[in-house]
Amino acid sequence: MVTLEDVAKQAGVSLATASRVLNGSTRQVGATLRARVEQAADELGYRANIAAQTLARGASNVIGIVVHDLTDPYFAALADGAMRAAATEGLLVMVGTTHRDPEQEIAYVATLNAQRVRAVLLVGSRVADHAVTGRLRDELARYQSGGGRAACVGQDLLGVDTVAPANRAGAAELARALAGLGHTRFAVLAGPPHLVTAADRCAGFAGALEELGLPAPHVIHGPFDRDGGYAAAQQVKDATCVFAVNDVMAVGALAAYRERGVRVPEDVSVAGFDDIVTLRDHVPALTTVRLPLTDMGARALELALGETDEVVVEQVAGEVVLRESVRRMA
Amino acid sequence: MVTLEDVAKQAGVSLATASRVLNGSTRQVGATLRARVEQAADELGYRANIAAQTLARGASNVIGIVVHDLTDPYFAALADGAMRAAATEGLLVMVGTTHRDPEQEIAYVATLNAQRVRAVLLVGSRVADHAVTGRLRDELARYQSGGGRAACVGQDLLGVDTVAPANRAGAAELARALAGLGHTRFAVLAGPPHLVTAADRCAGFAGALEELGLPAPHVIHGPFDRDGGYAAAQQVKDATCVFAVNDVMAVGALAAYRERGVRVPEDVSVAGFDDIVTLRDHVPALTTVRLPLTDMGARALELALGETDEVVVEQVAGEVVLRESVRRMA
DNA sequence: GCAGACTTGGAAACCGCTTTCCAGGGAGGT
DNA sequence: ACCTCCCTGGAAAGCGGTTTCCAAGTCTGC
Repeated sequence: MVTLEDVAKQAGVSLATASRVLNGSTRQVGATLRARVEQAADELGYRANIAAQTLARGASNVIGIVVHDLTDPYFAALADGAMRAAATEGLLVMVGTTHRDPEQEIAYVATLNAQRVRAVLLVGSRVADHAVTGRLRDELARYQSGGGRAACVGQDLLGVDTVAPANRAGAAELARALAGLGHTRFAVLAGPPHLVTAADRCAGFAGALEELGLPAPHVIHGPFDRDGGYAAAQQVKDATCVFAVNDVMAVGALAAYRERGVRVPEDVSVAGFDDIVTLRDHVPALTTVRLPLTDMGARALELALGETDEVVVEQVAGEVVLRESVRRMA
Repeated sequence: MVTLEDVAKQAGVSLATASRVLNGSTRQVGATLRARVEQAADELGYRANIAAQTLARGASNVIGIVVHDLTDPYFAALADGAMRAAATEGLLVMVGTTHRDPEQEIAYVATLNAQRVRAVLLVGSRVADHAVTGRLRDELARYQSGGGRAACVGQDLLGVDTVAPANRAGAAELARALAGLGHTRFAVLAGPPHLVTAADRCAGFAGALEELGLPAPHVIHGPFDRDGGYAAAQQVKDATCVFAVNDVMAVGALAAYRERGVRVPEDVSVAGFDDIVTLRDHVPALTTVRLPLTDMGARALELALGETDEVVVEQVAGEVVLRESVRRMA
């Protein structure tokens, strides 16, 4: 490997001068030497050793993003937003996927801390497990006490800057919209009870129904993914409208209905949550609550990088989007 | 930040001993001292500085993956496969997205080289630009000459280990299958001419038709994404079967037809390529050529990490999957 | 023409950790 | 009891940069 010393030697200058020329410094270097160094670096094919730079500078230009599952378009969109924002800041991105294992999440924070990354983004729902959340908080606190910055997309449970989708409010608004179409008997494909995002959406939905004086929905728990929606839909009985707490579950539910010959929306209405872009061509088009995922990811990075020391929590409103997967009741 | 020296001091041992205890060494440390060090590290909340480790060890435990677009499920699946494989090896992953800019790709290789990552994975189609490919090769060669390992998913154009989907063969087989259903007038939504993947699929398809003695397809170029498929589909005239060179384009085409009231497959048959998992619930179900994307990603990482110095090129066969988006001609 | 303010280049300390090389001590063999 | 040999712990030399501190040279203004 070519080192800076090789370059300096070849250019006939000191290490210091070579460093100043090549790796951005406030100090000026004369045109002659500057040219000599640049030419030497070019001839030798010099690439700075970032590990060494990080060590010497005490700060890296890498950020870490931790998501549950990259193949889930929800996380892909969020991660993409954050990565675009990172790119404009000249930051590199390390991505970790936990596959929904909270222990993995904690482990990643520790690892990213060890990497001395500039910022850590925790993307995805918190879990309702006090112990595990506590340990994650501890790990984050340790990271932050060493100068690290952190932000979260999800719930404000970690004591760090947070971009919090208005899950309750969005679901409530969706419930009112669906009730406004004349539906009265609802089912909720509620996902796992311990996932705060799922629980919030379920609660917001049920709460709004109660306020409207409508019967409580039939709540069915299950995994938070496509297959979870598929399975849960099988258990729905006697509802005219089914709310899946996220879009991919809704797609699973639609698949289940299609297979059973149940027509959507004629026989049953289905709604989701998130408004996943890659699902926009789904048939029937999915009624959902739109979240600006890309922006949220970018915003989370901004918050993490922000100078302010106080913890910022930003609510992000969802927008109900009625599409053909729901129908107006006669 | 707590350093190893702090830990050593607190434990009353030397730096060397602390290092041996905490950061995996071949050397044994006595039980007493070991316990003292571990306790000190725990009390202080020590996290090794990986930049320093990387520098001292001369090798990092990070790999880099460069993809075009993470929100495209094709890349997400590939990246996911690679990341799972990396996780089992205890490697961290840096992900870069080029948004289809070849210059970005080159820049990433340079950056990842600077990071001294263990391996670089270049995921995605090569471009038919000799100059740009040459510069990428140079950059890769420089990286490899410094001990870096690299692999590519796509075409064997870079002189590194490659996982090469059998685009031509797969498209040809698809063409034969569709011809077998009685189709004779074809259109190809061919993507951009300079994208080798797109061009290969198009050529394979057209070649098979020619061998069968069928008329050449109507080839329409355009972007390689959903909107490209949507736009290209508008220009198709007088074909009973449309082959979009990837699934997301096919979905765009389906959307275009749906809007125009053209029924698929009754009025026109549509096929794609890749068999994107998240599209499995699409209506109508998409006829396509299945590629084992997750495995391919994992395999690419294996190849990159493999000890062998000779360049390995692995062909991956695609499997034609006929689904409801195509029909048999009367 | 000269003091003082700037500018530019270099020497060397330092960032935090790994690892080689030594030294001391205990175990085993005779 | 004595001598290897092996094992364990510590000192110190890097790893490849950055940056502080000096020294020398260049300008400027009077």
